[in-house]
Amino acid sequence: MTTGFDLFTDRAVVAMRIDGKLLDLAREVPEGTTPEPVTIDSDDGLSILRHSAAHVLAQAVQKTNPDARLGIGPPIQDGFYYDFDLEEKFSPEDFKGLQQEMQRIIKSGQRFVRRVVTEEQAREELADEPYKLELIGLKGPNAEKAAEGASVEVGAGELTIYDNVDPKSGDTVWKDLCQGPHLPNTRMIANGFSLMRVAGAYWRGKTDRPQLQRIYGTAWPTKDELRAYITRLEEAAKRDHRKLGRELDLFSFPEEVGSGLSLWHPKGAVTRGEMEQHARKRHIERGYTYVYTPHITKSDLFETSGHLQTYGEGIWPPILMDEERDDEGNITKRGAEYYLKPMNCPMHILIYKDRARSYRELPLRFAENGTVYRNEFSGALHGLTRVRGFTQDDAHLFVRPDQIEEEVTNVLGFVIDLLKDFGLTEFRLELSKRDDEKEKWIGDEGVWTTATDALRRVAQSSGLEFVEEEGEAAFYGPKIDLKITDAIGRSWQLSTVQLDFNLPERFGLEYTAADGSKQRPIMIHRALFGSIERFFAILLEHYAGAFPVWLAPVQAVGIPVAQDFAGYLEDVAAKLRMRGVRIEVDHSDERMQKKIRNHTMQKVPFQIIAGATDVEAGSVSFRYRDGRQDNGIPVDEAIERIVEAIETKAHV
RNA sequence: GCCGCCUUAGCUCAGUCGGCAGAGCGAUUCACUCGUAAUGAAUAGGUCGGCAGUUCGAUUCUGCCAGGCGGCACCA
Repeated sequence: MTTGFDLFTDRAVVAMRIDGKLLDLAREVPEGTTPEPVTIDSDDGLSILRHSAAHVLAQAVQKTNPDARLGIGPPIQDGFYYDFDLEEKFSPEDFKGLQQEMQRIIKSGQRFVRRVVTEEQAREELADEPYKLELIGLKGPNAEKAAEGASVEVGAGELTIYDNVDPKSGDTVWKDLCQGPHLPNTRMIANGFSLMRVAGAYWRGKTDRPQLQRIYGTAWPTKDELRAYITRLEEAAKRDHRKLGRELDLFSFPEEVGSGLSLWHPKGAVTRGEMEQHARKRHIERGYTYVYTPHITKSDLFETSGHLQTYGEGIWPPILMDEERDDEGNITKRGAEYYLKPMNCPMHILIYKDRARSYRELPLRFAENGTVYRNEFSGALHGLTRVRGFTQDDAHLFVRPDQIEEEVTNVLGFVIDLLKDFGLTEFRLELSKRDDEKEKWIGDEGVWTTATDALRRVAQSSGLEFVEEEGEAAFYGPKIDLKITDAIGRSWQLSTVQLDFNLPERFGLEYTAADGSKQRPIMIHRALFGSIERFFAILLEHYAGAFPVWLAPVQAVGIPVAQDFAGYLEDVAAKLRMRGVRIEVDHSDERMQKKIRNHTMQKVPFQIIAGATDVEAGSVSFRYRDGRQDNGIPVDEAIERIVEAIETKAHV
């Protein structure tokens, strides 16, 4: 018999692929097949490494905590986790001991040995592992639905147990229900792993099930790659918008105001204002009309829209108005309940509905930077990206069915143009389609089909990378989402274009067609930034705080070499202000070097320095954030260069 | 919301095995007037997140609450 070990002697090969299936190297290679090698640094190889590391973690946990019961332990992006049920709580202090135990297991060079078992056998061997028994009961086609990651334990095929065998004694020292494949032995995990954090996680992802303790780890083929990963995390932490927001004095979340409610300081507000004004200008160019609506409304609107019924727990509790009671407390006058608005659309719909509409008016495009309030779970809040009060750059387009394709094409082109203005360059589209198995959708099947087809054509002709997602659509219509990749390769979902057949129906929207008949318009909900606050946070992280000049809160700062030259710089600054440049002159009692350091750390794009030499020559000297300098630039030219950098949205 | 951890000066963080707290940066003042990432000195600044409890005594121990962080769940 031939095994993978016979075919692949390179130590970097950790598994093989036959007919698309990943197999242990110890498996027999069937006659007439040509296995492909899977190396440890490939995507599949890394997953195998990480999955094996998860097993080693579980073994170490059960060695040090024999009462720990096993959940699941799959590989994930950059690492792995394993869930445990254990009375005592893990803390990061336990990691040192666990890592030492893992190191001991790794060094002992245990082999991962696959063994096919019957269901009875598995149940008997794993009698003390209630969660594994539950998974055995779910094996087969249900496995993937059991929980994200559960298919690594039980898949569609036969049940298997992996024995960890000590190479010296030949004894099985530990075992786990698992589909594999695994590394040939634990030694290949080497030094490239680290435990990262511990967290709670619901068993099989449901809040009504027990909460297990999840230990996250990372694992890499070499120690250098582990170090590089840790460095990457540190770099990401440096550009965390919450940290930059404080350091650059952009915004804050005072406890006195409430969780998830942001205050915008002058510098943050300047940048945000630039963003809003730019977007506003572009919207008007594209035929949008701005509207304004209140932040609070009677309950009727959100009952009609269905939001109150569907998203009730995310809506802030009502404010009761105008209720009157007699001395016994009986209601003598019924009050009205008002809600903070969680959505802008019903208000825009009422603007549409305020008078009869003709087919000639469509498409109508109502835009608003509408601030909405949602009662997010406290644990969901995160900086500016998940808040309880935020502003959508929201627009609602009312179109005839025959206008869908053209309008969505327009919107998509618009989205991309606008995001490019902000310096984003990598885009991907995602078309979310109806889930045919779910009955819960509204609207005529034919409309769904034509709308989905229209969206697909638009997506395809955009030339962007594009995927279709089955069953991800809202119940009221298909949608296209746009994702961007930021400067350090992270992906963010920003814009969304959603077709809605539901709200026009619920609100009884109509227009009069050319033949005099009443027709129902289709609504397109679209947001480009999504949430202005969140988009600000994404840009802040994308640029690590060093905005392009047009967005920088302070675009230039004058630094006199000594106090005597401050007046000269004030003259230059006055001229720049006349050209709309945001400039300050630093009159603080610091040495020039210190000022340069301060403003560099504040990420000011242009530092304008002048001393005796420049004053005599009628020039100034530029210093940029990255340390470059341009000396002796005549004042007029300096002004032009700064103005041009702003106008061209340059990043200096 | 759930699990775990955290909360000390404006910021970043030490510290007190229970005896009313400290650094760096920042702020203020003074001296210095300087050519490309930190001049020096002095001063001010804290009911140690809040409320209870234990104790002769609580910033330190316990409980509850609030806020934050990491996940889970949620995300119109």
